[in-house]
Amino acid sequence: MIQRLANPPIQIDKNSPVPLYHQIQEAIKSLIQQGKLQVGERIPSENDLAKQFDISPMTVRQALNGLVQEGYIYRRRGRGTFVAQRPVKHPLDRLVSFTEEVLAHGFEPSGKILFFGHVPAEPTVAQALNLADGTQVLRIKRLRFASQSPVSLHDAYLRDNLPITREELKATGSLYQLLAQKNIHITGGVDEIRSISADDEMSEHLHVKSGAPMLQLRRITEDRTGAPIEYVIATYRAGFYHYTIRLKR
Amino acid sequence: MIQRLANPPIQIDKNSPVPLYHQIQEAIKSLIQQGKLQVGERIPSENDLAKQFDISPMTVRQALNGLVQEGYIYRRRGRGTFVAQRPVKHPLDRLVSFTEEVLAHGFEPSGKILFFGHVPAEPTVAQALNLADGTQVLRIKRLRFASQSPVSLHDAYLRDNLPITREELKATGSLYQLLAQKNIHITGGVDEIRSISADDEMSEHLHVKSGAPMLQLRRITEDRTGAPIEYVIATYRAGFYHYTIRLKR
DNA sequence: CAGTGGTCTAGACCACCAG
DNA sequence: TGGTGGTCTAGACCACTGA
Repeated sequence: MIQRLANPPIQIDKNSPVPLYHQIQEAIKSLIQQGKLQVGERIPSENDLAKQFDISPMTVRQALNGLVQEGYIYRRRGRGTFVAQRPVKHPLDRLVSFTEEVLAHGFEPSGKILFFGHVPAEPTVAQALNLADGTQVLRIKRLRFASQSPVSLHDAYLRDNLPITREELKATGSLYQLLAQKNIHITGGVDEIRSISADDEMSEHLHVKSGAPMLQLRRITEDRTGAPIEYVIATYRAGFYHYTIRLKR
Repeated sequence: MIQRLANPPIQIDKNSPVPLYHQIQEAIKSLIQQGKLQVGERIPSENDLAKQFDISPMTVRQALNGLVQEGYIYRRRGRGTFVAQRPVKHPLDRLVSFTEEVLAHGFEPSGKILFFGHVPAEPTVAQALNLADGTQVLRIKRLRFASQSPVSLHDAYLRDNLPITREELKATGSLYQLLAQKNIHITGGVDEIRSISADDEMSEHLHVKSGAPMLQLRRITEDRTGAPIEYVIATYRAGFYHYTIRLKR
């Protein structure tokens, strides 16, 4: 007798343009999130799931491996597949923009453009973007607010070949969203996080005392080829913001 | 005519206990790291590789997908598989211990145990470790040095069922290494990074002025089931240390 | 021992892309 | 139009686990 998943059973659509493995992956994820599969509980074996859905075991494998990757389940040879225990908070293991972050915390994001224009790249910027010193880059300096309160200063440098205008940025608000509209997709990057003292500019714009502790994030974002798109230095008021990340190895 | 990978050709061993997909994955990774495959260069198709190594296309797939996951290559339907551009620095996308980190930067790690003993868990600690308030936990407070210079204060709380003695910790130096010896493997976790002002204790131990900016890392480490193992609050002198991470989505 | 996941086979059809 | 990767099939053998 095969062990079945969920009651009433999950329906999958073999004629859907959505891949079968993806349908199953999302269905199981949903059962876990709804608590219909408890932490530590065993889920049916590959073979049982393959029979239940009348698909190939390899397709089931693909779905389950995806869930392992996302941290929802873990597998032990000879024993079975089990629902992993996850902290409720912080499923934030992906690149997010300021806009997405602030919305996720329940605040209203807004911004003010302090500078928008082309400048020659200084050595640190040139190195980050993999360009020669002095190459023209687009610099966008913005003050960012969460529900009217100033929280961060963003200083972004972009490769010059990106067709972005000040007006478009004002209209959209989110730089990453704007890039996505132009079919430039951020798929990776490197973050460096430091603690620094507020300088006069930060002090003035962010309403903190000079010398106050600040969280500074320097990020290089990359497209799927690994080529750098943007180098941004974001400085946050301590206390308001902390950086959270879920790691796996 | 099939396109071949590398000259002289790579050898794989079908009788090795090392899985075929893993042999191929490591071989290609090695070619990239040695620069024998240039950034942006196309590598042979699945079918060609399958023929070259005389294995199934699905096995080649598994190897290539692993390399995509690690960010070494990217694939485009209809076009091919290409070597991704990766910044040389910071391949640090995994959980590392203080000891590993400091060694990686070329310093000599050492430590001094300031406290070692059982205490009742305060609410924040209990929540992090998923225990009831007041449960006994093992608290290990350490001052950490890089080449004699004090750089951080570590305050770790561990679930009480872990058989660790002060002497073992002194002998090993690295808590994660000690846990690994006892067959407890850290496979994931959540990091939170903040910027804070130094309090009197930090000021005294780390030789900084009271109120100076500090980088604070709060980490919950988990075993493969997702169960919390350790909650640690590590406070670093700003300037010495920054937190680096490579992200993918 | 029977059942599990890990690896592997030898193909298939399709959507997508460049020429 | 031919080649690519994305998805999928219908199995196989093995190492490992718990009973």
